[in-house]
Amino acid sequence: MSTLTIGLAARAAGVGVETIRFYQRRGLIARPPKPSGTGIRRYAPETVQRVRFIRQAQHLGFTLRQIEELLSLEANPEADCSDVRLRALAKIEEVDGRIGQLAEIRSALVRLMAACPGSGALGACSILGAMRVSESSTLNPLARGRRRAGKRGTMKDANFRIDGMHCEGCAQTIEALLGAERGVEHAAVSFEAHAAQVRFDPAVVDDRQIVSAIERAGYKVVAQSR
Amino acid sequence: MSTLTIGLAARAAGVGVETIRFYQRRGLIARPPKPSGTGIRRYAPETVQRVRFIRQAQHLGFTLRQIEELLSLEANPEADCSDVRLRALAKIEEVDGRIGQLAEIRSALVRLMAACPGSGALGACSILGAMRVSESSTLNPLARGRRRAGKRGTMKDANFRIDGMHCEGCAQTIEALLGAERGVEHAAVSFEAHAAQVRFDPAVVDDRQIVSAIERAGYKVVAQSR
DNA sequence: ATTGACTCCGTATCATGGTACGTAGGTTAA
DNA sequence: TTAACCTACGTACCATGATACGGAGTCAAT
Repeated sequence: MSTLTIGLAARAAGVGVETIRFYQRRGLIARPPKPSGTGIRRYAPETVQRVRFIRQAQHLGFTLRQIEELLSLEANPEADCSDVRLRALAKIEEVDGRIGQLAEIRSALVRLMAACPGSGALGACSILGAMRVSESSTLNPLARGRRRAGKRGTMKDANFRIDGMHCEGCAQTIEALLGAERGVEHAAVSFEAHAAQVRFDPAVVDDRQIVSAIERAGYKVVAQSR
Repeated sequence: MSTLTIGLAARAAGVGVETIRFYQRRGLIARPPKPSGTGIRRYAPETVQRVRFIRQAQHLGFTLRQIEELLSLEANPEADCSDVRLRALAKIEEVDGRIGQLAEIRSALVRLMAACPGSGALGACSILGAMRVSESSTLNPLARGRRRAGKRGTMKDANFRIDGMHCEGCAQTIEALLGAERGVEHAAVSFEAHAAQVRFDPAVVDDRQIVSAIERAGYKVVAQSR
């Protein structure tokens, strides 16, 4: 017969017995009947499909609550493919939001690492320093203490074409890195243009050092001009 | 005197009283003494700094457990700035990993949405279909049922330069989208090259439709060649 | 002296997705 | 028949970062 005990069903679906029970308690899968007098439930093969469905949907980032909705959509003869599409779209937006948050965190961390001396006393560590903020946070240690640029007129401008930027966050990262370089007065990095505009004091820093600062961060300078 | 009750300290740090107590239980902040016979604890202003430090570190993605480590580093006279750097680097890698996972989820969802008819019966919905996988998952509904290309020799190749790709995931997304277009035999999208190579049947689909498929997904075709 | 605001402390609760344990009963092969 | 293994079910527990509750004590002002 093709009905399964819970242990067999669990093995077939690639989950633990407890997981199936948990899904039953959550109402994600039905509790099948115990045939005639016996105390042991018999699971139809569709249950295995259902569990697999749940797992797949989880891989796509849906929560169990949302999967419950998807499953009831599936069972609803009135439901339309656009209902599913809508949920997928919402999930994409949710994922985008979370990626955006993480990108912000990432770029703040990179900015702090760039400003960190890398060794020596903790009192000077810009990473800890940023967390020690006294009042409202800027989380940007570069904003202050960098008014030591250089006499106007001796400045040089250069444009660097950069490959390897993934998103706006990468551009911000590089901008902060360059801004923290000695001798750099101003840096503007455009993700759209795949390029950086840098104004620096050639007496303090040269193009090669700027290129190397960019490449140290994992990006590639493919051209330079102006 | 500049010692605070828990309520004042909490207000100064911008958190709830319960949060301070919670941090005490977790050992993140010390339980200050109750002065001489009284039953009410007095908090030094440093406590407020410490709570703020914890919140800042949380904004940077550190867990309370990790913040505990950072705080004990801070208190350790042997500790070096490089210890902090190391932790920041590890956190960046952790964040990158999570972003990577989310990018995969995102690109799978986009791929499914692209293949979805968008309306009509649920049985035909590729999104639900992908979750209904019977055996080991590929999560790629495009892989099957697309061997209906066209007689060799009538095919045309074209190269599209694309702006707006954020990362490798974007490239995969576009590749899948194009592969799902009627008349497209093969599509290879390079994130590095900011370009797509497409082989298609000009009797079934034309360049404009391909451009429009790319732009529907939110990318910009800036040039076309070959 | 009493009211009201605050504090102390332990414990419970929330969401998330399970895992683990204990007790009781069912099934199967030696 | 009896050991060994399965099943059913309820409940407790894991991490995570808080928040909430309840009873008792403290403190200043009225």
